[in-house]
Amino acid sequence: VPSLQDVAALAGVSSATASRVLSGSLHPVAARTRQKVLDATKALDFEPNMLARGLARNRTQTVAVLVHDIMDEYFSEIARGVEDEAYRHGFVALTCNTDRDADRELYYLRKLRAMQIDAILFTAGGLRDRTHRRDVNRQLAQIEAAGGVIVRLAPHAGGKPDIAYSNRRGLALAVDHLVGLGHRTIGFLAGSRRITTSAERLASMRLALASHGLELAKTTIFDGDFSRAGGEQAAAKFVDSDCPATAMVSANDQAAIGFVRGLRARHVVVPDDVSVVGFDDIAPCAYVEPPLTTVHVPLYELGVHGMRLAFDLLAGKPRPKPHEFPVELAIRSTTAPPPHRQHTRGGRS
Amino acid sequence: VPSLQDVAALAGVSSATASRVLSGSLHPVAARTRQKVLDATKALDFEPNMLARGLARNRTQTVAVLVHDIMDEYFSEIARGVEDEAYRHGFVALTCNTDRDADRELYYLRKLRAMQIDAILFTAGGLRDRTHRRDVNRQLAQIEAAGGVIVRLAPHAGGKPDIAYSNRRGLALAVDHLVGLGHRTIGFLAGSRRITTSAERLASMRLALASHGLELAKTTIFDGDFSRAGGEQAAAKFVDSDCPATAMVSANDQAAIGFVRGLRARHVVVPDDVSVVGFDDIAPCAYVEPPLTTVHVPLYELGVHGMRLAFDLLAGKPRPKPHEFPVELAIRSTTAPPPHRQHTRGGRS
DNA sequence: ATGAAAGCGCTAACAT
DNA sequence: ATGTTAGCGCTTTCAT
Repeated sequence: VPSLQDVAALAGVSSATASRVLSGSLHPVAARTRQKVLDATKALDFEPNMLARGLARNRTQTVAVLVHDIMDEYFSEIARGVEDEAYRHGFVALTCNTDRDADRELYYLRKLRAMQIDAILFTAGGLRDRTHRRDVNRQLAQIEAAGGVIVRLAPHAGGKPDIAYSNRRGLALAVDHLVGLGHRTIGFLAGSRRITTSAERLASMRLALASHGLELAKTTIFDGDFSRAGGEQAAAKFVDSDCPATAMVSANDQAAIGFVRGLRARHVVVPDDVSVVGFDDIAPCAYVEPPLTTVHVPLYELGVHGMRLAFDLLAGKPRPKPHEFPVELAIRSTTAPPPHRQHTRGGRS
Repeated sequence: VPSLQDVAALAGVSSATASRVLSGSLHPVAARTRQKVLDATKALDFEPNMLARGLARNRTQTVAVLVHDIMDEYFSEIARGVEDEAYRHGFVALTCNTDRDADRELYYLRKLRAMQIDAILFTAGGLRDRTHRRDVNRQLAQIEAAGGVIVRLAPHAGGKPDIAYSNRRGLALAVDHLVGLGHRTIGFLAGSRRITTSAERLASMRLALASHGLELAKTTIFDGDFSRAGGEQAAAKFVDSDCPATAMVSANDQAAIGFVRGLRARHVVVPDDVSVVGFDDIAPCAYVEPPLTTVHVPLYELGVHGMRLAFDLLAGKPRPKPHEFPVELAIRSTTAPPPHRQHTRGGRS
């Protein structure tokens, strides 16, 4: 494996000169010399050793994106945005699945610190656990001390997001739509209690209902677990209960998709019997049947923007105040006016 | 940022000794000394610099998985398998989206070489382009020369896969099922011509039909492009054409899902009017309506197994002969007997 | 069992 | 404009 020394030798120059032409240094190099080095590089098919460079420069051109689970389309879309932007800058992105597991998250943070990663992007709301937060913050402090940059695409470990969207506004859109359709008792498919995003969306739901003089009755809250399976199970409970809700809004699309499926399995028809609205607008929403009405969040852009911010910070720019992306309602086919009161809800009995 | 020197100093030993206890060296160290080093490590919250370690050891504990697009559930499931296994071994995995783009693939290969990556896992069939293959192989040769290991989960750049499944058998299952149902003219939704997997599946389809004395008529082949959008467009063409097929098998699920959706949009009902079977069994198949009948491929296991193989190779074990996972048919709701001949296909006219 | 010292391959002062 | 050289932080002979 050729090294810079070999290139320099072949070009008949010192390794310093070779380094200058190959490392994008501003230091002047004569055109002829430069060419000789370039030729030697080509001839040897030389590729600089990034470990050595990183060690010398204290920069690795590597960033990490922390996700709960890359199989969740919410995260894969953000990750794709990050990666595309990283690619444009000659960086490389690694994806770490934390599985919402405190230990796994900490493991990665240590590992990334050891790797001298340039930036870490948090894509998901952190765990609501005091000691875990403390541990995370200790790691982050070390990473920042080493010149690393942290960007949050969601509230994490007590840190406010740098790039965000309004859950408040999103839920308001969802509820306004439903109320406009005539719904008066609207339920909620909550996410995991351990995640901050979950808590935020639940609170936002309450606010949205309140603005219409409505309340979120305890009996209309089901646990969707942010997952399809969770949503499906919730549907079973929903049908078996006597929940009076004529519409459900879900804390995220995955649960909503599972919920709709669970409902259909029990012959309650969406949206005629009950309306459902999701949150996030992940890609599958459009391909599910009926296509899911949901709050659109610009996931890909979130990733791109987050990566861009990290680059700015690495370039020494000051951290700008949080940027908030607008959300909008993607009205598809899972919402309709509520069934007439006198009728019992189809499929239930 | 504390270094090994600092730890050694605090422990009152030489950096060599400190290294020996922290790097998992076999070299003996007195229990008392060891403890002092450990204490110092804890006290300083020291984390070894992997760049320095990598430079000295020529190993980085980093692997890369090359995918077409992480947003495609086919790849995200494999990637998840890889990552889970990597995690168990204390490795870190980076995901590179090639977008089926030759330049982007080569860019990453160079980059990974520069990073002294330990292993590269190819998850997708390579491009069918002679010069690109040559370029890729040059990079791979260099990576292997540097001690890196290559694992193929699909045929790539002329290399046979190390871990695979049988497209031949998969398509045979699909066709057998359809023929068993009574279908006699079966069409194919082909993938992109530029990808080897695509070519393989098309050929396998022909073989499967031939085993029943059937042929794949030119007019029954549509271009699904391996994507949902492609499948949806194909549906439009299919409906507008006078394609006599009563069933379609798709080169992959994404296209099949799009195809079904496109069909429904034009009021042709699946499976009553036309049956559809996919390939891969990506997660969304079960959540789409109707749930897609498809050939199940153990994607997650493919990833886990691929990563495991890479570890074995890194440990110096010889490369075993290719492992083939079994595929099976996941019969869901997009297949049924063909409509009666005398009826015109619903929704067409 | 411990330490001294020579790298690993590159960059960045500091000469010239 | 080019070269010399001292690191970057760790591992690993080779001594002791």
